Amino acid sequence: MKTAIQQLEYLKRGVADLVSEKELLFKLERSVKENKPLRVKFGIDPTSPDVHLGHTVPMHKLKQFQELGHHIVIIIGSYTAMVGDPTGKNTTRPQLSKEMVMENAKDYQKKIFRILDEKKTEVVYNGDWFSKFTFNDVIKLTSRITVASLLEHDNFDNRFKAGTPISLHEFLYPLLQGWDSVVVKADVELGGTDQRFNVIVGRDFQRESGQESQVGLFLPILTGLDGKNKMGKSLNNYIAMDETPKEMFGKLMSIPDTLMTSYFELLTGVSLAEIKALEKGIQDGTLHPKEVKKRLAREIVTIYHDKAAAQTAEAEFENVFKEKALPADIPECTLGEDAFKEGKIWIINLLMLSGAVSNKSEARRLVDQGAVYINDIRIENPDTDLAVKTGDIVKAGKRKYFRLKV
RNA sequence: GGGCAGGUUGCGGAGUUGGUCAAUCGCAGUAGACUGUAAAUCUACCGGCUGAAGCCUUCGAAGGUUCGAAUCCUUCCCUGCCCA
Repeated sequence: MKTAIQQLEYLKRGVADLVSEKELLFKLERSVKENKPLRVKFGIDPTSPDVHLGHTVPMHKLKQFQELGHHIVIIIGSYTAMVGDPTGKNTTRPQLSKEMVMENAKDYQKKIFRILDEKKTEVVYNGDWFSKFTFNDVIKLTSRITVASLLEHDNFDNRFKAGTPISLHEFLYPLLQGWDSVVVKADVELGGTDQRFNVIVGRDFQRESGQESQVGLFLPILTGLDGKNKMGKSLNNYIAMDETPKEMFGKLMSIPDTLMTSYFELLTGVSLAEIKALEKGIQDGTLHPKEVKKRLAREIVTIYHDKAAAQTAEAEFENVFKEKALPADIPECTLGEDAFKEGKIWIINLLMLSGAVSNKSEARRLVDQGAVYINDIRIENPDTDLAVKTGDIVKAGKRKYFRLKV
């Protein structure tokens, strides 16, 4: 077993903020001395069925806790999801139905356990206790926090100042999350840096309830593929956990260079020393950034698939983008008789039928802009009729390919 | 409950002396060039139909006034601010 100091060092990797380091060390020391694992809380809002790499950042951290022998408590926010976390939102979130939430939750769990050890993880639903809350309990809970402190919260403050609406129930969110900590007697709560306020409310609640306050361990918010915004579904700058190796690899190769270090640190198990070495290699020119990025893509694909899949994806990537060869798995597009007129098909219709575009205006645009190829021959004019045959390859834009079947 | 200000194409945000508005501009997005499917830059596109002359549906909702409305009137819905 590692000493408390060693554990602390290990756990500090990639951490953006720790409230407080001293308290964590204290808890770790006691844990070692009494041979009693820490209870590490992590809350998940099953608001959407898509789990992307941004969600996995805390999971990797939980795994590290798990490796050190600590006890993980995952709280599925079956109740809080219905409230909707206002954090980072400039508008009120839609409230989800219970059925939706439960369905998402199931899916979520499956994905979590691709990283965490299921046997060593406790999963609870906060609906279990909140559904039994009486209005009286609500009043008691809400009396523990002041309006001023809520309004200090950046997200509310910004919205308040900007004059955008804030519904009362949104104020409840931090209180619910905080109360969760009391219920599960958390020693540590993980979260993104945007969770700071909510976690601190938990600390206050615990103290007031006569418990020792949890330590807040905050991880950076993973930047999305665009290199600017938080990874998320709404901006479509994410990589989902269940994407194919090929998709994952490709998307990772398209991230801005500036993101590489943080992705290595937050999404892979590559040691800090090695990450530093890679960085240095890029700086002094001994390593090409592209090679380093490939390494990153391999590492990540390996986590969610396996080594062989990562290799295949890489080979495929090189093949398609370096050698300009065709991808291995091109979706097939079957054309019926009625698609043809006098043995020919209008290019615009072809693009529509293949599903490359959703309307004809878009199809015209693509052709006009020189993005459309049939068998490596660029189609310049949207007015083109083609006599195509089975096996012909249609390319629309950078990554849409179709193999025709007549 | 009262007073005031607003709701415009993904977002931000012009446009309200009625026609020249499918609607300025910025961001995002798509495509092309350049590259390492990086960044930066340049260019084009960016409601839909139309094998492009034209047409159709859009400016919170529903009505109305007009030859004609995002722009005027009425009612309703929604939001913020101020006052109670």
